[in-house]
Amino acid sequence: MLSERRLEVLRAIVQDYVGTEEPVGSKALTERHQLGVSPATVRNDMAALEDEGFIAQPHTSAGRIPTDKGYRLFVDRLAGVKPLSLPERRAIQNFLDGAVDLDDVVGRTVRLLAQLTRQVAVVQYPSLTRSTVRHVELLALAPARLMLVLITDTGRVEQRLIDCQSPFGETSLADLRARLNSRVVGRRFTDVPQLVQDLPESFEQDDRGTVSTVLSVLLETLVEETEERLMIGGTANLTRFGHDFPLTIRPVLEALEEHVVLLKLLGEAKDSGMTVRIGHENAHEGLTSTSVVAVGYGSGDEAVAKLGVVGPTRMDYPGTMGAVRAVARYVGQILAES
Amino acid sequence: MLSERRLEVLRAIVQDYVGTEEPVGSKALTERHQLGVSPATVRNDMAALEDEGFIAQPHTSAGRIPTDKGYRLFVDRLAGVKPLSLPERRAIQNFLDGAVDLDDVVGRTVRLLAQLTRQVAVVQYPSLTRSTVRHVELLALAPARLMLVLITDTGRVEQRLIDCQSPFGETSLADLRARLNSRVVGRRFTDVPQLVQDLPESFEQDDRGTVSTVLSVLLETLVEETEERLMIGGTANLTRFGHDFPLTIRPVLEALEEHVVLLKLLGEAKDSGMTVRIGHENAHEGLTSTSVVAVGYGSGDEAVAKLGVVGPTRMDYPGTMGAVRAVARYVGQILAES
DNA sequence: GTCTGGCACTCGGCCCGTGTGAGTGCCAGG
DNA sequence: CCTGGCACTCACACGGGCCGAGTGCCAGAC
Repeated sequence: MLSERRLEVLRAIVQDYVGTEEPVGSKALTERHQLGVSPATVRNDMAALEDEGFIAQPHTSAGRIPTDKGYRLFVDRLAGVKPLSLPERRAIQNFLDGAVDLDDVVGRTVRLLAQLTRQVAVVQYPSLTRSTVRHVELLALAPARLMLVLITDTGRVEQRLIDCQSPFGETSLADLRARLNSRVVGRRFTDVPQLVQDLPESFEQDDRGTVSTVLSVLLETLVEETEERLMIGGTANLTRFGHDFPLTIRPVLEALEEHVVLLKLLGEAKDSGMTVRIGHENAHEGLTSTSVVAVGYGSGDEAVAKLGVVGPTRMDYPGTMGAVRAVARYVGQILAES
Repeated sequence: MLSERRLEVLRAIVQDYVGTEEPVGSKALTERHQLGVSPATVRNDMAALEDEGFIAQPHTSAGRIPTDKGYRLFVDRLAGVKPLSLPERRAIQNFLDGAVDLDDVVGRTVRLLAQLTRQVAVVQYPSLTRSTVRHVELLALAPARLMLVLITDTGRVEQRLIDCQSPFGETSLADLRARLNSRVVGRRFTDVPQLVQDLPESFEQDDRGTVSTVLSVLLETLVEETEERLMIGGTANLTRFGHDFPLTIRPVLEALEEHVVLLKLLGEAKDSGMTVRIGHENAHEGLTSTSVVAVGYGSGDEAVAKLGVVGPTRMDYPGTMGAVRAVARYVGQILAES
């Protein structure tokens, strides 16, 4: 195993490299950190760290830079989460408190996160699967045309058009609306299917077809629309990425446009606690030179969605993690209040 | 005035520069275009064009590149709109036909436009001001808490929570819902205020307060939510921008994130016909080295929103304009059908 | 008058050789 | 096990020289 000092050297290398963006050498290291040993000793340690694959040289006889594996060790064992300062937390709360609806909450969150971390922020809309039903509304737009509106406890609204085979009377409609609501309001989406299963039976023969159609559309909405939406922001921060621009940034921008990819990425993050994926740990090809810091957030104790940032592997992990965690907490609070 | 040949020279310069991204000289011009004159003559013409401010040299004794004014002339007098090929139009229609709802239409449009033009696409959601009301729904979430849902003919849904001073009975609610709908369904947003003006009077004294509240929220929604949304895509195409990357691309990315800026930009475009803003004609600072091609689209003969692309001033104007116009037409058709 | 070929001039970009400095590995001695 | 010393290696910056595309101008042809 690596000695305590060697870990200390690795930590110093990561910190310096994150700050300067330049390969760090043994001499500079001893000057900037009180390691209590000479450059020569550090060199030996560096050689050992390189053998283990934690650091690498861009070219012979230049300084060292951390590898993905090095960052991994740094995040896991050498760094904590840096809490935000009081003013920062105040600012977060103030900013988020001004939100008027769900879109606004998500929009503000994304901007906030981008600004705090100076990186690309990704915020997933609260997922439908884990939310509960606040209200289901059925409207007759035409004799044989209905609109289904689903309202969730997170404030999201989904609507669907339904073409019925046969006209559906106003009384039947009111009836269905009432029964549907009495059964599903306040229930979780996942419980809905079995709760409405037997509904058609209680209707007149003529109406059963339409009722079934409505129910299947409702269930479809619940399931299909689990396909979640997300918002991204702070792409301008990509310009701080590196020097070899076009090649680095292009695949990242492409990946960011593929919301499916991002959703998968967030989906892979742990439900609780923070997940940090570094460089090649990200499955997606365009993101192998980026790191993703993600965390779940929710109105209660359970996470309803995730948010995070995407940045260069060379990022300030403690600071980023602190910001991500803090923002997630406050967003959770805001959602709980509304 | 400039002679016919000089205009021809300008056209050739623009075309070559757009193709090669490199300053174009007199010799190369005569080789690539049948101008029927010698390089020396072209040089004289170029000198004249430069005097008039249509072209410029990046540095002494390099080729010429068009100025904003040069592009302006090119767009206004020298270039037409290049129609898309039949396969291209087919592809557009097929791609857009698969859309399932408004979000999907806008999403597909933005991707399509980005792909066709290989630039950044911007699509504004159909505006509320010009649409008509398809349905207004009122739900009682709690005795003194209502939800107002507004559905437009473009498929958009807006919801608002309303806290009432006093409880509002189910019958009054149904009454209000019915009267509201009979008055405003199918009407334009702008007409709604005067149509509902006298509604409170026809209600019991007790309910008037609540009715007024509901109406004011409705009107607020109509007016305030004129603040339009938009979707952008194809930002990865920014990497094809130029060589002096970070400096050019950063302000553009920032501007693109400011949806307000983009909405203003689109708002400045003419309602009918295509608008091309070149370089410094764009008020926003970050976009002075870009051109914006925008056009209105709509389900009927009138435009309900706008779409367009943002790209480097050095862009293929005829092709871009052709793509933008074609996409706008097909989106209009799709919206009219649904 | 207009176009053309010729000519001298300019200047950015490329190639190349050199010098410098940061960094390395290794080794002998404390 | 740590340290100072030493020889070695490269990336990179600097400067000079060459090249070539491009220009402006001018005298002569049509």
